[in-house]
Amino acid sequence: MPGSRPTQRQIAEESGVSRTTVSLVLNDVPDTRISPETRQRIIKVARRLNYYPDAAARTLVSGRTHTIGFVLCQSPDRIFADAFLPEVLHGVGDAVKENGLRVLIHPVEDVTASEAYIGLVRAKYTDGIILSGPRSDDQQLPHLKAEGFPMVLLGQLPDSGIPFVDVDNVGAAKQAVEHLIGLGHRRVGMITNAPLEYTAARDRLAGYRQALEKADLAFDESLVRYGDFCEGSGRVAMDQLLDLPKRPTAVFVACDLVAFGALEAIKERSLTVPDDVALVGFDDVPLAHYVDPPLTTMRLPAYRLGYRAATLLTQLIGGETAEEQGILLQTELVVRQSCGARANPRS
Amino acid sequence: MPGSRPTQRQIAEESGVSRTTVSLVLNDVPDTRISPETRQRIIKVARRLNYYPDAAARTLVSGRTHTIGFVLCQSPDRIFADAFLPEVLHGVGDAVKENGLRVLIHPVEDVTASEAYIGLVRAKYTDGIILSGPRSDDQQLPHLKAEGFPMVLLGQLPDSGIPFVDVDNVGAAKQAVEHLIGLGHRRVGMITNAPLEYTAARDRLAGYRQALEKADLAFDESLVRYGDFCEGSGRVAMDQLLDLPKRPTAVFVACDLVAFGALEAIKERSLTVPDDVALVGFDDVPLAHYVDPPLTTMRLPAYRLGYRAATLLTQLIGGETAEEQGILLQTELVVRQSCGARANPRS
DNA sequence: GCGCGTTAGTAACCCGCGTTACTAAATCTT
DNA sequence: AAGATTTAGTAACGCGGGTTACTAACGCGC
Repeated sequence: MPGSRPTQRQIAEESGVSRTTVSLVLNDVPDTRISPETRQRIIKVARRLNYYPDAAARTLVSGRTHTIGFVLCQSPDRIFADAFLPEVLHGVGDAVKENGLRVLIHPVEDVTASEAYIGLVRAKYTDGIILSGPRSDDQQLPHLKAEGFPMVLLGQLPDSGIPFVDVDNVGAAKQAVEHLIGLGHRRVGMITNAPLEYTAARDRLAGYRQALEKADLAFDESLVRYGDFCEGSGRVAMDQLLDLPKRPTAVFVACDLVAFGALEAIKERSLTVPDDVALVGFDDVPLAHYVDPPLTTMRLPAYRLGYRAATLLTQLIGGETAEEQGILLQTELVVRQSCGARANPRS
Repeated sequence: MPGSRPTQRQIAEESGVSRTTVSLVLNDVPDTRISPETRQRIIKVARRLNYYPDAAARTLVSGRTHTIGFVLCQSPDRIFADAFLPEVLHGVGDAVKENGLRVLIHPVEDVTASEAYIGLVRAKYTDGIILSGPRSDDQQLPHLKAEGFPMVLLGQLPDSGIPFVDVDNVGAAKQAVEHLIGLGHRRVGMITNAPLEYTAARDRLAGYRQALEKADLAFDESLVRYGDFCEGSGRVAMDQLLDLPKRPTAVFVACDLVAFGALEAIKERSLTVPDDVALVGFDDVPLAHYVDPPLTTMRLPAYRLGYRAATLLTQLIGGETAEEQGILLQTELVVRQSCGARANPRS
């Protein structure tokens, strides 16, 4: 009754059976002949003592930790990543809860450090990990993959061969631009979310081109500028676009934060959105709804990203080999006022 | 060399000593006579095999998990809580990293559920927990406290006797209101962040009254309205204040989100901020910087909250009894434009 | 040559639990 | 009534590693 936690041994003593029997009963081991009375007696005692099996002991013998690691790589767009972290985490949390797992969260400031997160798996703290914001200069990743350690990337690493969950950047960008084209725009510019070293940036640019192509609009390189995650870059980029002899009537900005900068650049010239320049962003950060005018944008399915990553990882841990190489999640176009379409009344 | 992790036994065999010796050497046990040569030999082998001690085995024998739980209670102001979660988490992460610990994150949808998070401690998954957003109807909390399980609250639970880390709400509110009074306002209203059942709401109101008192201004009940975390409530509350025969010239809104609603209510009447009504918010959510005009607000030390909570918990786990009942952290007034003071140029 | 202290290392137990192989008693067959 | 089968349960091992008590070998003084 005092502070020390009860063990199977104590239950065994109090109910007058062997510890083995206790284990068999409490784990409901099939094909085991234990009389119903004994069974009930043991269960009663266990309940009375408030018994919980010791996680460490279980892990030791079973080899499974029932824990997954969530490795949080510091990305350059940290403000952005942070905005979605809670949602993603909720998704992960719900998914693992369904499977009786736990989540060990592990922020990593420098992925290239040799001890960044490998201890999590080497010391067998976790059965598998979700790597959020993977980077190609991560030295440990190839080793882990080679060892067959269960991993899922949140984001992509081209040609890594590691299962991933990500947003369908190409499709999303295409949809965004199609929306603008559908509103009648023929001169549609783009500001990327980041330099083209980033896969996501390349993909969104590709989506932009696909949309143009589909509408038989020529791709004009001068209409494309490059952001780098932050507001300031959007301001600069938009200024350049507005300085063009024939400025675009609409711009797809592949990142909300960058779009905010672009928005201010437009306002500073006393031009209006969407009449002079229509805008569509990307991410749907909470702010997007509040700026003036409210930003039309592609919503990132943050919760689903977390949820799917966790369920996929659970499958991998369970030994199922992923048939699909990765999962691309659909985004949702949130129509507000910056694009010039009649705003969705309930948004 | 294959997939299976090396154990002390393997190291022992490869270096021709007993497993005990390996353990002694690798743990640097003092007062142990092992020749330097043997010592080096063992270390070499361990390194070559890429040995990591098994976390579960260690936990089993030592009784310590080297893991703390971060229990995330779903609060009604979830949007708000979420906005700070990443920062808090980074603080926690940095603190535990310094102590070689890990963080198990555990979102809980219903704190009143009997199995909400007690398994985390009962099954000895963790050495201690940080409880974020504790609630007084939490049934498990008293039991855990009675058992002396190491816990730290992020937020307060009056009279619970559980160590906590929180914002100095009284002082912060006082400072905010003093700022407005300092700008010459004599009719200063307040909109609370939440109903007064919430400690934080009561404390901020108390700070408001203290500031008035100190400036010899009478407390006028009609100038106080009640928000409930969300924008809409701020809009309603501000509307009421503006309908007053003698409306306030400045309002302290004890929650940024609520302040946004208040801001819109003001704008809708074609009044301007700060000229007609000066505004100071509370929290400094990322948005505060972007609204028009940018909101002057009290910045919550999110990172520090997490950091201090984790270090305090570490101390408790280490057996130190906290001399202080709790820690109240200072906030910082971020002066932007909504208050009418000359804006801090670098903000 | 014998006792004594030191050096270098080891055998054995324990942590709490899962699992397999085995046993003692009861019941069923023929 | 003797063997075969079932029933109800147990002893014993192992997971990987921390820890304590003990031993074998060596050097030393007398």
